[in-house]
Amino acid sequence: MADYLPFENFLRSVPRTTAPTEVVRRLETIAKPVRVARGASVPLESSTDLFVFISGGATKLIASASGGREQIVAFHFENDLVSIPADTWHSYGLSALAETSALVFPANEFLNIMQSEPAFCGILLERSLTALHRCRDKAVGLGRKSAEERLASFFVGMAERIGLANGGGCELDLPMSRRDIGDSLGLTIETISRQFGSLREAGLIETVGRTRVNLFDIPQIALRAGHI
Amino acid sequence: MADYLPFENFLRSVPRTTAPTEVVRRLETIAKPVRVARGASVPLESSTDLFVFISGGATKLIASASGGREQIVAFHFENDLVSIPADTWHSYGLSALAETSALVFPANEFLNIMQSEPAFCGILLERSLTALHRCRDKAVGLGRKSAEERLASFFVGMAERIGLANGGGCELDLPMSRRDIGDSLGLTIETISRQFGSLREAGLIETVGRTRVNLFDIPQIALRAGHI
DNA sequence: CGTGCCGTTGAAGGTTCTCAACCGTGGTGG
DNA sequence: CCACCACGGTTGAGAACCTTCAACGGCACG
Repeated sequence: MADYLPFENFLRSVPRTTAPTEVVRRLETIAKPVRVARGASVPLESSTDLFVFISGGATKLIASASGGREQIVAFHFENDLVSIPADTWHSYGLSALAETSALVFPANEFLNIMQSEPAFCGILLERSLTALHRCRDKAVGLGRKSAEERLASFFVGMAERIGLANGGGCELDLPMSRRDIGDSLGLTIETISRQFGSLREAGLIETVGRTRVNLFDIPQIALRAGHI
Repeated sequence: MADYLPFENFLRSVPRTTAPTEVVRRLETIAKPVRVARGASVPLESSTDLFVFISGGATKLIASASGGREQIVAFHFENDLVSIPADTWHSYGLSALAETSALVFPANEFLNIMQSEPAFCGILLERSLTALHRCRDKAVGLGRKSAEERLASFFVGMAERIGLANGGGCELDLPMSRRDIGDSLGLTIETISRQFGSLREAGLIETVGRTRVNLFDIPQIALRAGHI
């Protein structure tokens, strides 16, 4: 995580366009930089909507239901922007999978400022829609797919986002534990482990240590993901 | 469905603010009005991203996975704006639950025009974020909740959106079939039926005919929904 | 080198699915 | 107006998939 200037990073990645210094200054005023250790939670005031820019590292967005059940709603990596609503039906939290640096914005002020620059607003919209479409695909998986299909989908998605292409395959260095994967796919850690084994036996993946996964044939894995 | 001027309706409901006539004219140019019978699908060109404004009626947004499995990703009612991505992992379709009139916009041009008015853009953003947060809550339900909790959540959500408050309870006139509810909650129609029965026996709901559901005690139902 | 957490593997149990038959409602045609 | 038909919904029994509970293994850290 070579990241010592989160706000610079934010400007480079989110607005992606030059803006009046006045707007930039106002954004900087409301940005609260935080640095979170692996396993710790990004400090959020849960009574108000927030935006969090992930400047470096990796995070999981967790929703808590009753009975201590946790569902990971999304993973977010470097340069992602996360929208976090105030608690309603479920309570949301953002946890670091690795040492993470981030900027926390109050949603109201953030949106007001961003809206004053049309280009900013458009980019924000684009990112929100991407998040929405990802969330829908996740919903399809959670609602209608078998354990094997869910894990295969997970691999394909992660390959797109944080994979290092390698011929027809891909090398993945997963920052999340098996439990996290389970909490994301709506499965238990044991089921995840068994499906890892099943894909390994099928010769589609190889695991090295706890974090490294080599995907040998992404099209073949996508075939097992139950996509159209 | 008292709706004979979809575009007027759109202007009243989405931008919610006066705009230069030039912008309005450009929007009208790209809006394709459609009228869809109950059970039919809104005609979409699946090769490009779209926005659909529901001027009147009720719809389900369906995602198809392999093997003919369908997951309803969201229900949309009067004055809702739906974002529909081009087919990627899953193929999306929008079906009418009742006679529906709608406006179909190509996403690219729609976003370009909307971005030229900061106020429009802000409202669009707000709606996208609402959709995202709803989708996340749905994901929690699909990933981590029992059949009873899912149906209770469904009732609470529908009560908020299309219910007629009635003392501590609410009258619901559901436009969707048991199959639709099942496809939305990731359950089979038989399980839905059994959970209806279970809530009925518990004295929390009453069903009249096929579509009317009376919720007697929403707080009590919310308690069974597994919310925090 | 020891310890603790994470991951793996096995067996038993539960919730939901599948398959099947039945019922009731609403709509249609005689 | 009534009878019939078709569809949507209900109910029951058995099977499947995943979970739960439990024990073991192994890598990474102190």
